[in-house]
Amino acid sequence: MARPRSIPASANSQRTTYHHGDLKRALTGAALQLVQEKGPKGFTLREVARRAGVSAAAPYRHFADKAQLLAAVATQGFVQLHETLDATVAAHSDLSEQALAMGKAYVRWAVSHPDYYQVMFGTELDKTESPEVVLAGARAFEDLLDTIKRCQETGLIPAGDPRETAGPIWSLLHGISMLTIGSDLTHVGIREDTEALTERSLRQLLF
Amino acid sequence: MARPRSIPASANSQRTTYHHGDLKRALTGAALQLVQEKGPKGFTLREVARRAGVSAAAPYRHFADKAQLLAAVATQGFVQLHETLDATVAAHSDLSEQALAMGKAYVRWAVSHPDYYQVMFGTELDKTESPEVVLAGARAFEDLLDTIKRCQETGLIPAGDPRETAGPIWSLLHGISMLTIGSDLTHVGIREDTEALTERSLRQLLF
DNA sequence: ACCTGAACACCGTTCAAGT
DNA sequence: ACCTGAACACCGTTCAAGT
Repeated sequence: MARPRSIPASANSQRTTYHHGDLKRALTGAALQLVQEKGPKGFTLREVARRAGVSAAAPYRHFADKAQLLAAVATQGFVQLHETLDATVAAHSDLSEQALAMGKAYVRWAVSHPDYYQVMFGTELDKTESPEVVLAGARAFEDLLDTIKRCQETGLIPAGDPRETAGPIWSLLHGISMLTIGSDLTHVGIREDTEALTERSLRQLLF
Repeated sequence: MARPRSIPASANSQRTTYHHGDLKRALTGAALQLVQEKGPKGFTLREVARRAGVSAAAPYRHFADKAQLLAAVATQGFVQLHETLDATVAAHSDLSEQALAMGKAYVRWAVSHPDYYQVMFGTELDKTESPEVVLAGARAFEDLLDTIKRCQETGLIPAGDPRETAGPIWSLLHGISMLTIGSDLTHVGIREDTEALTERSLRQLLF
């Protein structure tokens, strides 16, 4: 007979061993999938456990509670957003173009990942209980800050604490994202293309 | 003996009659209170029923489901916001002051009623299922639109469809409100006073 | 016409017990 | 060390039955 601790089954296949092997990863994977399928409302811990092929109690070995699992989803979201913004910075050498492209990339990512975005900024998440989320969020925010700094260095926008420029900009981008995701803009008769609205607003705020 | 349908007890006192008399009003009242006490997360239909002194099934005579009761809360919120904005319009004859005051009043209301605001724009609410909420929201939005129109008439801001100006403005105000309620601005080191941030951003966007 | 009681199918969470 | 089974205290929702 082989050694008692056999190679763990993958997340998708039937498990033959009593121990899962990599349950934490399997759970966050299932959670990521579930949020995208059913949205933040339909997200339940038991369903996540079911999809990972374990009992309802098993997740508690790896996450303190449901909020902590949602925090993992939110963290992943911020990482993705960060990568998207990073790629946008790299793709534009012209600074005023870069600034506009960043804003548009932010909103585009939010609108194309509405469920992630709602978890990242929704009410289910208690950020005081999950500093990792705040950290991941700060990293995404720094992309914004960096672009603003570069714009200041070349004199494109006035010098000063970049946070003073970032406040209005981030608020604007977040507002456009949220109101678009919730269809609130169209509900009051604003049917302007999201991309166009973003660019127009950013120009007004920046230059 | 008096008539069989006796005078109904008030919402707060013990009910002596089998029929409540004004359960719908009592339920929305309890809902309003509960949201402010426990936030959108702690809001349950059974607790609302308990506070109104009826069985868990009773609300279903007056609301199709939990979302419809939340819609009533959101509608109330939009009515309150509308009244606040109205009062602000009335209080300022100078138009550029009025525009700035409106924005600040919007954010101030949102930040001082975080639970309402989160219900009004949160994920629990399905606006396609409750047109009353959309209508109440549109009425609040029209205050914004009216002020913009007046600013256009006096040449304070360029003429055109007022919605084109309202889009960026509303997005900004909503973003500031949401990021402030969620403490997201402070989490990334932006500690500027909310009022100041609002005024500064609005000036940049408008004038 | 309006409300209750009991029931159903779910939750999140805990904990002794299994491997 | 990690997972299960059963249990607890809740939910939202339905429906026959009461008044």
